[in-house]
Amino acid sequence: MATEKVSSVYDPMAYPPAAVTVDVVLLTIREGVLSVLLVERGEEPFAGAWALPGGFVRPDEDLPDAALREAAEETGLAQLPRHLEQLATYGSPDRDPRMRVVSTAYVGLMANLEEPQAGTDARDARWWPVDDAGGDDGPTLAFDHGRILADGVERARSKLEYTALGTAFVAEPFTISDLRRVYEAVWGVVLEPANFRRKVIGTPGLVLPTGRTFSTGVGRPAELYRRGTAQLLQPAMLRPEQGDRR
Amino acid sequence: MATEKVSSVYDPMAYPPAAVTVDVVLLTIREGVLSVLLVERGEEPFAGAWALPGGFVRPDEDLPDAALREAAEETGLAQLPRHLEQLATYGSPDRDPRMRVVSTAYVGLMANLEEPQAGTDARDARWWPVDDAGGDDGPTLAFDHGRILADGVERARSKLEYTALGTAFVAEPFTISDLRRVYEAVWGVVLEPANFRRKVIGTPGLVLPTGRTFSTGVGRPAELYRRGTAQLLQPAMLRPEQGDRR
DNA sequence: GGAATAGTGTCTGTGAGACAGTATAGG
DNA sequence: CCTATACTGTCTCACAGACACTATTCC
Repeated sequence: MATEKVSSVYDPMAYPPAAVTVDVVLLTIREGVLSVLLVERGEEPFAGAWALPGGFVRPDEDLPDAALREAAEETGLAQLPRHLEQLATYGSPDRDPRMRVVSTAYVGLMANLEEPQAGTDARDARWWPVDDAGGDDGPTLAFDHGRILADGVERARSKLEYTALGTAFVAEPFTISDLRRVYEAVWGVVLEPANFRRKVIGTPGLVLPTGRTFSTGVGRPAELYRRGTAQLLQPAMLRPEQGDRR
Repeated sequence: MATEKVSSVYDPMAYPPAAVTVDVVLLTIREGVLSVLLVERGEEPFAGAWALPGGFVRPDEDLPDAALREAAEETGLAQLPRHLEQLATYGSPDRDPRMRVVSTAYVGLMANLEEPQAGTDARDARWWPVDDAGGDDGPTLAFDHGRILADGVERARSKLEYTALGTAFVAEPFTISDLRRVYEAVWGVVLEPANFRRKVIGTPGLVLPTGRTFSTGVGRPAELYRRGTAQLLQPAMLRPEQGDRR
């Protein structure tokens, strides 16, 4: 770590302290669209803009715990993200106009099970399609949250390639087509159902058959699966070259 | 970022400030062995143990700048790392016994061009084989630097698979065999020279021929190359399954 | 020539993509 | 029957790995 720096070891306050915060890029898929949870800011700076849920890390709190706590507090979600991982830390001196704020961002993935509610401080909270965020018809993002969101989405996209995290976006039980639509939504592409199925079924431990089937009312009923224990896809399932980034 | 949290917005000092530091996992290859730059601690805690170079982030300093500055100051290296990227942030409340320290780690890659010197505060600095660090015949690592080092090495290993970063470890001009020995050192495996060469030459823009050759005195002289402009390997060059992690 | 290292040719197996064909449901 | 969705069969191409072979140097 740190802390060498000569005499400063015994006088850390000689360095103006920075605020340490966490922000969470919480992703889900709603109606086939990759969406992110944002909260509306009620105060300056960026009053009226939308922001990633986040806040100060408490004195004896670990960073992932802070991320989970802030996401829950500010959004009213009862469900925990199925997956949470550290994304990156953003610490430009001027990223918050008020003071030096160093923020560690996390990416959370969850199935779309519930609607967010305004958090403890009563601001609005809702899901936004990630492709709208920062656009003309979508929310304006506060601070450098546009950059953080873009990094988080790219992390999710790349993680789907070589891990089993696609299953974090679906509720059990699910069909292979459900899972395929996850990949299509996150990557913004259309996949061959036949090849996708072969890949998923052929990866040991990725999905477990339940023996049950489910019919949407039209077409042949699909077999239902649960998440398996596999963590990695080997070999990876690479996204087609040009995912239609907005 | 952050900063919501009600009244705390206007009273950030209500949260005991954390020290924000950077640490650098600076990697190179010395005599065919992947090695990391460590500095010896002269003070408690962990006096006599070895640590990653690092230190406090200055008030108006960006995080990558702080990482570069600390690496240079503490090691006396004149050469900048050829590549520097953020690794992760470590913020367990008890990772430093003295106070809350949140440290953002960077990974730097460089060709082995010079020896480190003791830094501005006169402690020792040297390269250590990464497989020795934390072992019986190697240095004891301070704080959670063993974990950070392991994460940094894994980052380097995986980045070699799908980026052109292997070339960051060699000085120009270099031979294909030089580059192959980089991969063998980082991954801890032996690669087929024929297949490696085909992969490297067949990746557009990875290496540029110089037209010159170089002889070690025995065997056919090898053609010399410079780094190209390619950033990604596509398709990736996957490491053989069992890199001999120590 | 022999040894050593650099570089080429070529075969084989795996797996992704394309797409035709079959299965099972509701109109 | 038709349509729609789920699932299977199969062909082809790209490419990684294995390994035999050729090239060029020093002794």
